[in-house]
This record gives sequence, structure tokens and C-alpha cells, in this order.
Amino acid sequence: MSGTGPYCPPAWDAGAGALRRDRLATLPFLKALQGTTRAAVVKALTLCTAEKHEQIIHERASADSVYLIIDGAVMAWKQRGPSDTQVTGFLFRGDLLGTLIGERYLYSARAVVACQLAQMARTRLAELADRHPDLRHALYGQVTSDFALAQDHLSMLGALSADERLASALLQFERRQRARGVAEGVPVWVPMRRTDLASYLGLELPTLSRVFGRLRRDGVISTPSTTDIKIHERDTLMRLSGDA
Amino acid sequence: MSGTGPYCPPAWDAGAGALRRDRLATLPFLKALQGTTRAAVVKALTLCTAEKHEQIIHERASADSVYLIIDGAVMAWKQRGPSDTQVTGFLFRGDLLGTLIGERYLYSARAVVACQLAQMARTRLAELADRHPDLRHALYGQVTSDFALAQDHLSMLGALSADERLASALLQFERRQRARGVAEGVPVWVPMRRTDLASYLGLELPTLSRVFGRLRRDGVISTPSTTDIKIHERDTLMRLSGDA
DNA sequence: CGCCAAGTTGACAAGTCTCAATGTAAGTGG
DNA sequence: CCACTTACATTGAGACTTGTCAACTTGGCG
Repeated sequence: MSGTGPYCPPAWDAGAGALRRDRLATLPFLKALQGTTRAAVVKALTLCTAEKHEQIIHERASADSVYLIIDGAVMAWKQRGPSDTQVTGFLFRGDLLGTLIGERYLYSARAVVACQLAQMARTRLAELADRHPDLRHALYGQVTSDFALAQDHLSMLGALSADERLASALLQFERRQRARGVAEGVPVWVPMRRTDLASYLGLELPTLSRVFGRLRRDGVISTPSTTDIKIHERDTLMRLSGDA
Repeated sequence: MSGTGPYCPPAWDAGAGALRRDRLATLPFLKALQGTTRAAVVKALTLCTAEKHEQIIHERASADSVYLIIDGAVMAWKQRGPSDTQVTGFLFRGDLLGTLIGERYLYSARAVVACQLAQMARTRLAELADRHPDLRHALYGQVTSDFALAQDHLSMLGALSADERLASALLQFERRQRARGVAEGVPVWVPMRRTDLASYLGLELPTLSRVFGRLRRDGVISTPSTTDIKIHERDTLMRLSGDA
């Protein structure tokens, strides 16, 4: 049921539902909705989980479901050729996965670590959006912000050197982590494999590894574990990434 | 009123209105709407023009207007630093410029050549969208396709070599040109300066120029003029770009 | 404890960037 | 109509970053 195999839809989860419903209510996306809208949306959501490395959506598969990430980390990628993929983004708690328009998904996605998700049929969401203007607004805002993120990523790949790209990504992850409510000073959580981070940055794995080495050697960061990165000199990272 | 100077809002145009209203009606975006919706939208649109190199929208300026491109070519870019910009896309007839959500524009845009535009106040469009489900649908589809384009661009910058990037871009331009109704076999229109195309491709100008040279020398393309590119071996370009 | 996946490091090749010169087309004024 | 100017495109030489291939190390997990 887990693994990187063909296709396994996220597992339905019967137990511990209450616990996760609590985590649901505090999501910014839902908090932005009016009471009645929120109730309708929450009622329509189905809680489920995805194991580590489990594929959640398949590029070009029929885009039947939309997923709200409650906890965990998800990686999105595009297939360019038989063995040539490009990681296009990472999604965390509060991010939305899927599309509301178009027959097919625009990218594939898999869980980087075990995830808790909330699923809804796309048609159901479209119905709800038709009746609730504030939900429409929230959904439109979500796509717009996805677009903005893609544009930032794009300008990173187009203009920055290897060191600058990693600096930029680390600051992005830290910023998003803080937006999720994590305290300042907590090491940045970088749960994906180096290979995938390298692809996201448009680099080869050894190049990325060297950049990590340099930043470590210069005391800009330290890596208590592969997935936890402590920032010591934020100003250096900001200078590298070109502020912004 | 033209030029690359600070800011000059697109000029209102009194004459030749009828001519351009005709060009309006055939735009896919409008054709997709129901009769009554289309009438309301067309009525709310104001025709205007932008001279060559005239800046149309400013990143981070208040996003008051939305523009529909009737004719011409527009370039969108992000400002990374004082003198460091990244071209994020090119827009042609039928494309939409601006944003419906968020206070500010997400990018700057200027006319690559003299353009004919149709402008509408953002608030006006929002009102119309609230009343017309099919307009909502069309607008949502527009953002989604912008997002898809950004993702494709992103995977190009992340994974392809210089030659592959140009091949990929030429095919993209040709495809969009054909979608605009231009006959097959007509040279691909590449109206932007080499500098801007290079930025779009994440390359330096001399590198791009060398790639053009190679493709010309190998007989894959020829360049009757700087802005018109004839494709002789489409299969070579497709192989380079990784099909798709 | 040993295995396997993942990450790091080294040596070298290749592609791209940088700086600079040259070429070419469009625009301007005599 | 031509010389001049300017902007843009092309080409060349050398430096430098990044990619490639391979060995080695580390860390998680049975």
C-alpha cells in the first residue's frame, strides 16, 4: 500500500478521526471561510492518510479529487520523459493539491513523509463553490498563490547560481514553516531527499551536496540531521538569495 | 507617451473602434462565454493601445485593471534586484494580463510591439464574475492555464540544456501561433529582443546567439529576419525539446 | 552486525558565462 | 540620398561553474 509502485490511492482512515478534525479547524484556508461555508466544506471532506513515498496524484490522470494537506510534506513533479523528471514544488500543511478546472491533473505528487490529508471530490467542491462566494474567493486565491510561487521558483532557476538557489530555498522553507506557526529558531525542516531537492533547484545531486558542504564549512548553517538545518547566519543567506 | 520611461498608462483610443471590436468578438476567451455574458463583458471593456516598449503594468502596483490582449505581443517579467530582472513569459492575442485576487500585480509587463488591448476595471470584472458562472469558469481556467505554462517553463529551466531550451521555446511559440489561427508553414514570429528571449530561457545573450548560429548552420532553422524564424526540421526540434 | 540506500567527496570534462571585438540593421540629420 | 549614429546581434578567447563518473562514507533498519 505504500512504496513508489504504480498507483495506490491514499488509505481511508477510520480511527483517530476526532484528533485530525481538530487539526482541520485551525487551517488558514478553512479559517478564512464564513461559518456556514466552513461547516459545509468540513462536512464534505474525508480524512485519509498517505504513507511515506506513497503517490497521491498522477499527472494526466482524471482529476477527480482535491486534497488539503493537514500534516506532512508532499512533493510535486512533472514527468518530462521516461526517466526524466522535474520536481516543481513541495507542499506542506495548509496547501491544496489538485485542480478545479481541466480534465487532468497538471502534475504528479507523492508523500515525502507520512501525511494526513483531507480529500474531497472535485465535483462536490465545484458545487459548493457555486453556492458560496467566499469559498470561490479562497479557491481563486489558492491558485493565484500557486502561480506566484511558480513564478518565484522560475525566476530562481533562471537567474541564480547554485549557492544562491539553495540559500533562497532554505529561506523559503523557513518562511513557510514560520507561517505554519513553528517558532523562530527551530531548525528548518527539509524532509525530502537530496536528489529531489537538487531537482527542485535545477542542480545535480553532487553539486547540491557541495553547496551544503560550503555553507557548513563557512558556518552559515549546520545540519544536526540530514532533514534538519540550523541557520546561523541568516544575513548571509539573504545576501546570497538577493534579499527579496 | 511611448518609450521605456517610468510609467505611462496605455493610451485611450477614440478612432477605429469598430475595427477592433470585430477582432474582439473572435477571441476564444469571449467566444467561450454565453451570449448574455459576452455582451456584458464586451460592454464593460474599453479599447486602448500600447506603443512599442510601453510599460502596461507595474509589479507591486495596485492591481486595478485587467487587460485582454487583442493584438500584438507583451512581455512579462519580475524584478529581482535593482538591475536584475527575469523574463517570466510572453503574451499574445487572447491572453489575459493582470490578476483578480490580491492587492498588487505579480509581475511587470510591457508591449514588445505596438499592441491593441481591451481594458476593464478589476472590480467591474469581479462583479460580473459574481453574476455569471460561465465567466467565473473562464477566468478560473485562465489562471489555471497560466499556472500550467509557468510549470512547463519551470521544468524547462530546471532540466534542459541551452539548445534544448531554444528548441522548446520555438515549438511553444509555433504552437501558440497556430492556436491563434496562423497558417502552418508561416515562419514563427519571435518579436522580442534577443536579450529578453535569453532571459526567458535562463541564458546569457551570447549563448543564445550561439545556439541560433548552430541551429542555422545545421539547417534546422533559418532566420529571414531577426523576428521571423522558419523551421525546416521540426523533428530535430522535437527531439531536442524531449518531444512533449 | 551487516546490508542497502542515501549522502559526500574527488578528478576531470563539458557547457556556459564573461569580456571584448566585430558585424549589421534601423533611425537621424545633413 | 548618403554619412553618421545608435541599438542590437553575432562571434571569439579564455575563465569558471556545473555536470559526469566513480569511489568512498555515513546512517538507518532488518
